[in-house]
Amino acid sequence: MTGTTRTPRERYRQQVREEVKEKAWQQIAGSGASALSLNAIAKQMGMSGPALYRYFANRDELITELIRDAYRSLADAFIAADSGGAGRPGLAGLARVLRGWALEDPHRYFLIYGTPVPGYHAPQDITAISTELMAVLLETCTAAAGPAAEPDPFDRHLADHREWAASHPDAPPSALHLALTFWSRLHGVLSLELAGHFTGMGLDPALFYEAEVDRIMTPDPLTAR
Amino acid sequence: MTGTTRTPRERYRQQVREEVKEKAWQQIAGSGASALSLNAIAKQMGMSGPALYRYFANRDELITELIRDAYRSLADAFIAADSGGAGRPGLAGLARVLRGWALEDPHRYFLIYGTPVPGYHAPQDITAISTELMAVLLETCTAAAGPAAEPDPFDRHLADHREWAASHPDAPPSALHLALTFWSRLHGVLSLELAGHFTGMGLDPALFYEAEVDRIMTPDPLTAR
DNA sequence: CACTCTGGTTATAGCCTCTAACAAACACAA
DNA sequence: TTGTGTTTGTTAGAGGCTATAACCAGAGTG
Repeated sequence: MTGTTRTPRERYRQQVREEVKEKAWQQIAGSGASALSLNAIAKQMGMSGPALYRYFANRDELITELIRDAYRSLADAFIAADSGGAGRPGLAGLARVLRGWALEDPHRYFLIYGTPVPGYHAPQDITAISTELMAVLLETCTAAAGPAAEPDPFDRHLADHREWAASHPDAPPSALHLALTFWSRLHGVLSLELAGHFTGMGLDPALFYEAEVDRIMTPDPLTAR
Repeated sequence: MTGTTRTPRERYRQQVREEVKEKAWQQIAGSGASALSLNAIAKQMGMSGPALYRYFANRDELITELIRDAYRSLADAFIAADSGGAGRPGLAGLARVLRGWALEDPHRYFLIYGTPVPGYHAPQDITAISTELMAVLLETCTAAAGPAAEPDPFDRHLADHREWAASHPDAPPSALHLALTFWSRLHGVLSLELAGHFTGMGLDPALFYEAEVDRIMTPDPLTAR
């Protein structure tokens, strides 16, 4: 509807770019992003080396594009869950979406949340997607966070440091805190799981993930320890 | 005392290996592990390319060595904290040690906990170090975990899946759960912080870290939400 | 002293990224 | 239809990397 390519040349160009990215994802799945080779992709597509530089200025541009697509895909998954027919998903729903998305393609997850490349700075339009993502999370968190109990010290810090939550100027600090907690705790479990740090330990990461989700939403009543 | 090199040849060999690793760390700090170049290191040391292959069979062996050293260093930090003169450090102490160690050299942290290299499997002696680490954590967690409250579902799972906690056969499931929680939650915050995902958000990662530490040790009483 | 083992050297193969120079094909207007 | 500029492909090549091979000098050792 929007970006429908005008000229057939543009059209073809887009097709090739897409095919390149497709092969790129395959390569990444096989040998990781650092081993991605424009040359190999070109050969795979039956064209010779430098041809690809007509489509991507350099390796970095391709990778940036992949990162953008990855972010976009995650954001879309969140948005779809949020505005899907079946009522609001709630934090548990978002958590499920997040894990599903991550397991679907771990390398894609690490492209976003893995080891940063020194010197790399995401272009502005990518960070925009990530704030889009955060907006959905904040929306859900303001709905989930009950009317303020007495704020803990970090809540008080957040009350004064909420630039990142500009999309929800009325969300209480406890909601911001909840969003950060959701993000960091689930990332903690997921990234350890996907990196294989649980393999051989004999525990079921899915259950651990669920346990964390439960405790994000309803912190233990004082019974425990 | 132990590994004191016998022959002066061995001695020299070790010196060179150490110098190589040193330059390697510098390179990693500058351009990340994936950009590490044996060639460049060799030149930096005034010798020509292939010479280094007398000391390391290949790039992978060097990196493995760096990973080993990284693990060793973290484990030693934990052990030192645990058996240091000033009484047991407790979970908060370990958390402080962990963060200090991570900030000291983020690339070293990511060498252990960052994006995994597809196909790479850590040799057995490295995983041994990581269980050493886990042992210190478990020790502290059994001391910290109060006598069992009623176990949550994941506790029950852990009761049957505790191979990884072989060092502490008598630790209650709640202690194992606590250890996992410590590990994954703090990794969550740290890895987001070190990867720069908090930059520009305007919040203080150190405070968030502290907040998480607090909630690991004393989950919110039912007041909150 | 001779002999071996070690640590260095150059040469080379085979990857890679990326630039330059050139050729064919296409789009389109006169 | 013919001419012209743009796009997309080609090969050649510079310069980087890993890694192997072949060779040579010096250190230890019988």
